[in-house]
Amino acid sequence: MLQVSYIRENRDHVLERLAVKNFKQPELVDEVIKLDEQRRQTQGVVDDLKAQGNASAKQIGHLMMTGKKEEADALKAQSSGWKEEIKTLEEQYSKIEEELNQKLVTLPNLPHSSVPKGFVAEDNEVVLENGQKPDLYAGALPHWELAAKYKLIDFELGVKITGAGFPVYTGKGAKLQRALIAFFLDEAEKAGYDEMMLPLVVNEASGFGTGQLPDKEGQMYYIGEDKLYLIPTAEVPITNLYRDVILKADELPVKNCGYTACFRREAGSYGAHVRGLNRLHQFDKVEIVQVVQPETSYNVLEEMSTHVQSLLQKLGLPYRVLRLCGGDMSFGSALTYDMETWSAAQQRWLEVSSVSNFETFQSNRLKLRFRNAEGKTQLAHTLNGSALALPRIVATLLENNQTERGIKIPDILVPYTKFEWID
RNA sequence: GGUGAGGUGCCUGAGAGGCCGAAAGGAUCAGUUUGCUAAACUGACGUACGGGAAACUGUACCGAGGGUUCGAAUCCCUCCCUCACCGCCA
Repeated sequence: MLQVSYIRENRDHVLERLAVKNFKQPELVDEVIKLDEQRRQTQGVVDDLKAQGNASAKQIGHLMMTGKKEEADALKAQSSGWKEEIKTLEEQYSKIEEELNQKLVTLPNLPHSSVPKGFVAEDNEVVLENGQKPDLYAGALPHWELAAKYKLIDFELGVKITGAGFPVYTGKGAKLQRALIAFFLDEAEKAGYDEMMLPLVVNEASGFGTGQLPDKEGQMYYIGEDKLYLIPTAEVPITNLYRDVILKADELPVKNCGYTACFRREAGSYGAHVRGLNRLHQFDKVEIVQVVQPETSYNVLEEMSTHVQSLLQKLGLPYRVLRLCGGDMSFGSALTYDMETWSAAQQRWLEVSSVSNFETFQSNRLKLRFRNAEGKTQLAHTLNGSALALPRIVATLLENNQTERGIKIPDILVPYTKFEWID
């Protein structure tokens, strides 16, 4: 959520940045400014009235104690008048505030100055490409066929017990999942992230804090009985650990990581590209999150991007890094890098990570602050990234490493899988 | 699921209609003392919004929302949450 004071003082800049994100309702900006003006004006009047009321109540108390009952009664008679007025004004105030918040919450974050203009995925900027795309042998298969051939994943069983998009991993497929999770967590720990194991369901306040609510309500599974949401990413529970927290400056940067299952309804997704592991309702992911001082956040973003890339390099996967264009970025992000691996059998890039700087967009909702050098509270910057999401890594790994003899496990993973080949 | 207790500042914990944004202690920070550490002493020490160039100042907040009252942390109502014990269960 953007800060009203910032919008008020930087109206033109806000409008210009929102345009980069192709925001459809720029008129909301002026509406917000107007409502904020009304809000402040009303508060002034209400505060003055209350100050009078408080003063006279205090005076009455004083008179009562000194035994001047008549004077007190006279004052009392006067006092009841402005109560109605205060009440009316307060109702007005909360109406204005509610309307203001409603509009404020629908404004996306402002994109960083380096964000390219654009509407769709094709407008994303390729920052770099790394690794060798493999040449597969003639009979090479897409991962879903490899999964069947080597009995790694049973999609049909998942459909039977749950539904489409909930695969069952079996045999070496299951072990590979566990190996990747352990590998990613170990790497994150080496990079200085403290590991956590987190609840997979969160309350409404958490969903709001990181920006999933109200923007993406329909994308989360909801347990109505208990008013809880299944997490779409570990970003939600991890970042919300710091909701309503004022950190000391020397506690920054906060670096946390966690493995969780992630649940996404993916309502409205369909088509050829959702086959196999390409798009699931439940998948596994290791997430990295940082809470940092504002001045450092873009360096930290690069650092996180480097970490994710190092994972891909260690796994020997060809990948590229995209700087997302305004139209393709998420609601709350100021700058996002997507990492995609090349899936050789499908002959296409698959998104395996997304690393974002939210600046103060989340922290403003979360009330996540730190005490700065002047001793004042200041909103921290939050960042997060997948490091990494498993399914498409598995897809790429299976496809790219297949040979006529079987699928070769990358050396770095062998200590985790305890086998070198899937055959 | 049943029963009981309780939600006050960073923590412990007092307050039971006005003198309470809230005692006291601890923690923290600054200073004094000190060969160093410790101790002792002194002081500072919530957040948000508004007004103001600033000093400063107004308002709100004692789980949340209503109500009673000139005045509510304190009384009343509703809700939420936490803890303990019992039952059930991994």
